[in-house]
Amino acid sequence: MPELPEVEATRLSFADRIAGGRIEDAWLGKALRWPLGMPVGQLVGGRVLGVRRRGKYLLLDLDKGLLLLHLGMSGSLSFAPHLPPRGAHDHFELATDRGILRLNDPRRFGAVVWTPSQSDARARKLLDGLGVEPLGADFLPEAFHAALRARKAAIKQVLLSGDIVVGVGNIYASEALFLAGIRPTLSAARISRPRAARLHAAIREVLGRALAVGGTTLRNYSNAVGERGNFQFEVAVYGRSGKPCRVCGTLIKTLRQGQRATFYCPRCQKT
DNA sequence: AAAAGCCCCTGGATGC
DNA sequence: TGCATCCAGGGGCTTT
Repeated sequence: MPELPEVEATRLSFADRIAGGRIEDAWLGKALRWPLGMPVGQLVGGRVLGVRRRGKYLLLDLDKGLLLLHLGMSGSLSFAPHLPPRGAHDHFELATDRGILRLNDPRRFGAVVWTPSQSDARARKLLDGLGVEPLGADFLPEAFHAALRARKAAIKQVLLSGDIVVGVGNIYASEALFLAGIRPTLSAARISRPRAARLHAAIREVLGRALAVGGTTLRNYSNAVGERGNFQFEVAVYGRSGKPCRVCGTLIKTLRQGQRATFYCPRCQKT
């Protein structure tokens, strides 16, 4: 479900409010992707210093340790002074004196992991291999082009892999490639310097725009205070199979790459 | 080293 | 209405 814009929109919606909060209660329900790594009760008494993001991970800095949160395909957070009674798909809760943080995740591909610090082996295993932040200052066209040249796989899958640039999931990979006019099946290594620069700009544009409108809400996504995104009204190709391209009118096509659907315009994305 | 598949899990949409 | 099948915003792990 959530890609970078949704995760960042979620972070922005509660980071300032929870910061400084003292943990009064902590609860873990059904198992998520991995075990927490400590008895959940030991979180009580600690403090939440702040919330950062790395790729699609949320990093809750505690006075003692670090809590890594991942929303997987279907996860979302809620944060409020009071929340309705827990439902079947609520799996984690952190009650602080600033409010209650709750993770809802029907498919349970998400995760909550505690580590003593970001340099701990468990944290490093999850974070170290990640590519650069697409909206950060070190995402640069030249280095991006150089990294693409080393990869022969299809550009769509290279984007999705997250090891060159993070945060681009299935929606925004298709959208960025459309904006850049690049066929999703093209080998990354065969993308010219100017086209790589165009793709670089497209990734920033589409993620930046999606974040600005609160992300994409296909089904249930909303940020931690219940606000839905609006980027679904602006998608050019994702989920628009068989509909006319907004630029040229050609019918949008779907194909399957590595178990995931890819959408593109055969005319705007010729090669 | 990179690439390709597999799989975790639940719910909604579609088809018979 | 009931049941089977397919599909879904991710990504770590194993195998080629």
